[in-house]
Amino acid sequence: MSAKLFPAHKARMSDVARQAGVSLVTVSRAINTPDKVAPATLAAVRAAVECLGYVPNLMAGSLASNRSRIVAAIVPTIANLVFSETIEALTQALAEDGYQLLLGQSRYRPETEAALVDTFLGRRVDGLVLTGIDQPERLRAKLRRAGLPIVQTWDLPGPGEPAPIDMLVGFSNLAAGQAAARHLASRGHRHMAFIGADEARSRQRLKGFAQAAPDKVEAELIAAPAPIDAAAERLARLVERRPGITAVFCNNDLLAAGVLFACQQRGWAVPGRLAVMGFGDLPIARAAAPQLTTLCIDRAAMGARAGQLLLARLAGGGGAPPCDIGFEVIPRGST
Amino acid sequence: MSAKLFPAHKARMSDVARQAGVSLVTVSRAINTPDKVAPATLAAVRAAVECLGYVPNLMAGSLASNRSRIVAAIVPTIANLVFSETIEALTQALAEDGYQLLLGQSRYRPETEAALVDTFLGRRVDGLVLTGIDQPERLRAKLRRAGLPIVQTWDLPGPGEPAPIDMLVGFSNLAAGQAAARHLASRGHRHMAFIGADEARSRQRLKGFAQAAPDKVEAELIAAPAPIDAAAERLARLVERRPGITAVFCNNDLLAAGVLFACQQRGWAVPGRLAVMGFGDLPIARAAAPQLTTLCIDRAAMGARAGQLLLARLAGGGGAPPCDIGFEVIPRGST
DNA sequence: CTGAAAGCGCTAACAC
DNA sequence: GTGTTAGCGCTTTCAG
Repeated sequence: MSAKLFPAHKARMSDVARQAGVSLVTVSRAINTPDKVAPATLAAVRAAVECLGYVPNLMAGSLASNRSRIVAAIVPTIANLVFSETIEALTQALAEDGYQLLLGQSRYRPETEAALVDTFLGRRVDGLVLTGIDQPERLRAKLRRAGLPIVQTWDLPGPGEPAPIDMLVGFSNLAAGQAAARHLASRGHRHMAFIGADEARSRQRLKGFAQAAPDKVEAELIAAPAPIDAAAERLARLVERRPGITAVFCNNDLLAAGVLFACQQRGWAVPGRLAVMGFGDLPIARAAAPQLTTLCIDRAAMGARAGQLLLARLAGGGGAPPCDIGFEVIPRGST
Repeated sequence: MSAKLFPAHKARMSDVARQAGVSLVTVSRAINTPDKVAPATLAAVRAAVECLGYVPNLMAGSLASNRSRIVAAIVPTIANLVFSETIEALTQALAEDGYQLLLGQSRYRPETEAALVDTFLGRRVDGLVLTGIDQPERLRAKLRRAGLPIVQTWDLPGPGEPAPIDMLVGFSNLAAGQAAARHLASRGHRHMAFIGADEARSRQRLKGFAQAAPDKVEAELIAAPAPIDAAAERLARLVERRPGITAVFCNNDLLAAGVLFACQQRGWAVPGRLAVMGFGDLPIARAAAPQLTTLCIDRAAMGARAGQLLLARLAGGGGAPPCDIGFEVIPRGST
C-alpha cells in the first residue's frame, strides 16, 4: 500500500509547466496540438518533458475529454487462429490512429459476453467490436442505447434475422456452407459429411451445407472450442455411421489437416477415397499434402475493416452499410 | 418520485444518489463495498441504479483511486498459437479478479515495443506482461523506474544475461534446444537440422540445439513471423545442402506438421528416413500422423502464472522469485 | 498564440 | 452507517 502504489510517474503537467515557464494549458497544447504552439514555447515544453521524464496521464485526459482512445473487442477465444488473426489486424488498424485494444473472451457464453460488455461500457471505451450477430435482444437493446460505435463481425444477418446493432463486417456463413456443398457436388460427390464446432456460426455453415448437398449430410459437432485432435476420432464415427461418405467438410483447416493425417493412417487416398475440404485458408492449408481445398475468409481484411469503420465513425463520419467481405472457395488438391 | 429518463450512461453517481435519497458517497460504497452499507440503503441504491440504467464510470474511478484495474500485455503477434494461448490464460486469470487486458503487438520490433510501453505507462496500467527478456537496457531502466509490477515471460536469463526487470515466468530456451538435440541423439541421430523463426528465442533454442548436437547443425531461419507454408521449401534447401541429415527440429509444431506433409510427398518415411521433432505441443501434434514428438511448453500455465504474480503483487504481496515453468520432451511417433 | 477558470465523475480521508 | 470536504490530472471553454 505504500510507495509501490505511487510509483515513478511523479511529474504532473503542472510540474512541466513550471519547469518550462509556461502555463499548464500550454503544456497540454504542446503535447496534443503542437502546431498551435509557438516553436520556441514548444521547444521549452519538450525540454521540460524530457528533463522530468514526464509521462502524460491518459486516464485523466480521457476523463476530461470524454474520449478514452480505447476500443474493446470480444471474441469467443483468442486461442483460435481465425479469431487471433482478425484481432491482429484490428489492433494494427487501431494502433495507426493511436487507439488501443481491450480484449475480452466470451468463451462462447452469452452471459460472459454480456458481463464483458458491461465492464467495457463502464470503462467508456470509444468503440466495440463483437463476434457474431447472435447477441440476445436484451444486450442489443442496451448497446443501441449506449450509442457508441459498434461493429459486429463474422456473420451477416439473413432474412428474418435481427438487423445489425450498428455497423457490421462479415460474410454469410449460410452461403459459405452452401458453396462448400456445391464445390464438392461439382467434383461428383453425393454423400457428404460435416465436422465442426457446436457453435452458432459453425451450425449456420452446416445448415447451408446440408441445404445444398445432394444427399443427407452426416454431421459431427464438437463442443466448442473444438479440439482439433478430435479429428481422427470424429472421422471414425462418421464412417461407422455412414460408410459411403466420400467427402467431408471440416469447419477449420486445422481439423481438416487432422483428417488428412487420419486418412493417411487408414491408407485412404485423398481425394480418391475421401475428399477433404477445410475452412479458413489458414497457412496449414497450403502446407498440407495434398494441399487443402478450403473456404478462404479474409480475416485480416475483416479485422482491418472493423477498425476502419470504428475510426471513421470516431472521426465524425457517418454510418456505413453492412459490409460483406465474402468468401472464396480455393480449389486445391484435397478435393 | 419518478426518475428522469437518462440517455444511456448519462446518469452520474449524483443522479443515483438523489434518486435514492442518499449521498453520493453512499452510492459509491453501495457499489464498491456493499457490505459496509445498511441493507435498506443498499436496496434503495440498487433500485435507483436499475431505474436510471446507471453504469459507473470506471475511468473516473480509476483516476480518483489511482488504480486502473487494467493490465497490459505485449506479444510479438497474437496470430501465433503459442502466444495466443498464453494470452488466453492470462486474460482468464485477470478476469477472475476484475482486471482487463490491454493488448499490444510488437511485431518483433523493439521500437514498437518501446512505444507501446510508453502508451501503456501513460494509461497508468496496473501491471505489465512482456514477452521475452531481451528488452534494451534503456527500456528496462524506464520500467524499473516506473515501479509497476511487471512479468517477463517466455524466457529465463542465462548466466551473463541481465536480471529480470521485476518478476518472471519462463523456461530456458537454451536448455530446451539442448534437450531436443539430446532426445534426437538418443534415437541414434547424428546429422541434425533446425528450422525456425529468425527471432531471439528461436535462436536461443538453436544455440542450445547446436551445443548438444553430436555433429554440426544445419539451420534454416525464417524471417519472423514464420509462415509455416515455408516448411517444404526449407526442408528442400536443407536437404540440398546436407543430404545426410536424418533429423530435423522445427521450432513450431505447425512447421513440423508441414515438414511431415513434405516427407509424405517425398515418399520419405518418418521417422525412418527423417525424424521430425516439433515445439510447443500444439493440438496438431497429437492430430498428426505419425504423432509429433515435441517439446511441450505449458503455455496456459505460463499465462495463468503471469496473471497470478501480477494479482498477488497488486493485492499487496511481495515479490516472487523467477519462476521456471520448464518444458518436457514428449516422445511420440515422429522420432 | 497563451492563460485563468471550471469542471470531467469518481474515491479518500476525515467527521458525525 | 453515513455525509462532508477535497482533490485525482487533465481538457475545455472563454478571455485576452
